[in-house]
Formats: sequence, structure tokens, C-alpha cells
Amino acid sequence: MQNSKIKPVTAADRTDGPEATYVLDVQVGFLLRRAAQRHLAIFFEHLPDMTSTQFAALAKLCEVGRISQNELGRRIAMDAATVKGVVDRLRARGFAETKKDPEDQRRLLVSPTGDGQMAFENYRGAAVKITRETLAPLNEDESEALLKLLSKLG
Amino acid sequence: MQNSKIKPVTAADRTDGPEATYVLDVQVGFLLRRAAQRHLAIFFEHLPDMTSTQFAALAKLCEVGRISQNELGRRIAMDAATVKGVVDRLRARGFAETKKDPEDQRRLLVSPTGDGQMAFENYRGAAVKITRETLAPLNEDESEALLKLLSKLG
DNA sequence: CGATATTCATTCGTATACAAATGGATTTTG
DNA sequence: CAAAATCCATTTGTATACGAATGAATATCG
Repeated sequence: MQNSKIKPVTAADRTDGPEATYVLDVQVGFLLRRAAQRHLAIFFEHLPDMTSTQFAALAKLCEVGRISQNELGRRIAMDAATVKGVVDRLRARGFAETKKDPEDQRRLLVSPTGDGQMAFENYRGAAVKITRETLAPLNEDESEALLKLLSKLG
Repeated sequence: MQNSKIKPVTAADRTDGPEATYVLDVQVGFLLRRAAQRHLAIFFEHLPDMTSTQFAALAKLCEVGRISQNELGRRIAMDAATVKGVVDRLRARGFAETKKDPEDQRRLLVSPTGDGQMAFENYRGAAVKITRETLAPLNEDESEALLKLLSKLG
């Protein structure tokens, strides 16, 4: 039996009226951060050799082959300053290489090395597992729904 | 009319078989990062004075009053190392204060200052707007569903 | 009671993340 | 064509994030 003295949370709690409450644990921003956090933890567990970000960049590089650094950033939703660091680290690991675009002196062309492509192939299975484990609390329909909603939000 | 030569993405594309493809743009991790990113951009637009993280900590502090630094971190899903930096910055802005727990010399008790509470009240409306704008691409039902799914995922 | 385990806060190192500013290269436009 | 606008990469500065290690304080347990 429910205690009738406990005031349930209603739509009114989400307005910005003067006596509105603000429950952090229910805000999209908080929930997004928490979910991303859990995902990263799972990622690290299965693939400690590489960060999620680096893997994303490598995956995109293997998908498109050769691309300018800025364009790569755009495709994987990364700031120019951020993508520079990521590419630097991929390069340091021998997974990517860069050279100036002869057709446009502004551009820095980035491509995956053979090692980078092999690494991607080797890690892809783990990445799939990571995705699966991240979505494990949800059933098939819920997973579909979540991906669709997140896509709309992006 | 659809071009019948374009192979649609099916469930098979999400398996880890030998010739499986890995489409980055459809992975939960990627979508979570993108959604969080957009949320942070909206946050910055409406509330450039404070980061989302700092606001979350302040909100929790105003909710619970006084709490040890580690416990605060636990409640807002923040690493001990991370929460230290956040509390330091809140303190530097005069929004929080700390003192050693006389009952347990290990603990550092954190509480919101008067200024901190006022700031929270002042910013709460903006925070509500931020949440609303983040969810703007979704209708009421979809928003509900997203929050529920994200909660399950956390 | 006393050894062991746990908790707490801090520090260090590394990796995102992004705003803002800069300088060089290319494109647009008047 | 030349000035203005845009694009590209880089740098700087600040703020999360977290693993790992450390030392101090408390709790647990034999």
C-alpha cells in the first residue's frame, strides 16, 4: 500500500513556476551523461587499448579512406581542436598518417595505415560486444526506440 | 520511388560476423555523445556563466544541504577526482563552502552558500528551458520514453 | 585489542571537449 | 582583378573525466 502522504511527481514539477522543484536525477542532461559514462566504462572494460573516441575516428577513417582533418571532425561530430589531438594520437600509434593536400594547401589529409585497418578489423568484434552490453538493460524494441530517439535528438 | 539497388541496412549489419559492416553513426555510444554534445551547446547558450556539471553539483547541494564531497560525487555520478575540481570551482565562485567533518576526520563537508542558493534559484528557470529545448525535437510521448529508456540504461 | 580492510580526499597523468584567437590559403563577390 | 568572406589547421586556456597511486582516518573482524 502506498503512503498517501508522499506527493507523487507530476507534470507540474517540470514547469518553471516560482515553487517548482528541480530534480536533477530526471533531467535529460544528467541522464545522458550517466548513460554515456556507463558506455565508456563498458568500452574500457572490453577495449582498454583504445579510447572510444579514437576508435570512432579510426572507424570513420576505414570507412571513407582519405579525408581532410576538419571534414573528419565534422563526420564524427568532433571539434577541430579535439580531432587534432585524436589524429595526433592515432598517428603516434601508427594507426593513421597525414600529408598536406597538394590541391588545397590548407587541408591536412588523414588516412588509416595498414596497421590501423588491421586494428579496426581486430577490434570491431569487441566494439559490437560493447554496443550490445551497453544496450543489455533494454529489450530489442526498446533498443530500437532509444536509437531512433537519440538520432532525432542529435 | 526507391532505388532497388541501394541495399537497406538490416539487422544483419549489426552482427559481428566476418563480413559485417560497422556503421559508426548508428552506434549507441556515438549517438549518446552527439546528444550530450547538443545538450551542452544549448546549455552554454542559455547559461554561459556556469557549466552543466557545476550546475548539477550546485543543484544537488541545494537539494541535500550538506554532504561529504565523496558522497556528493556518488549522488551526481562523478568521480572523486572530478568532483574535487568542481567543488573547488564552486568554492572559488563563492557558491559553495567546505569544512572538515568533526565526526570523521576523513570527510570534507560541502554546503551551498547563500550566494550559491540564490544563483541556483536564479538559474533554475534557464535550466528548465535548456531541458525543454534539448527535448524540442521530440513530442511529449517521445520525451517521456527517452527519459525512461535512459534511466534504464544508467 | 590489534591487524586488516575499507573509506576518504588528494595528486598525477592522460584524454576528451570546446571557445576564442591566429595566420595562411582559397573562394566569393562586387 | 582585388577586397571581403570563408575555410583550414593550430594554439591557448579552461573544464570535465577517470585510472592509478598515496597517505590519513575509520571500520571491521578475528
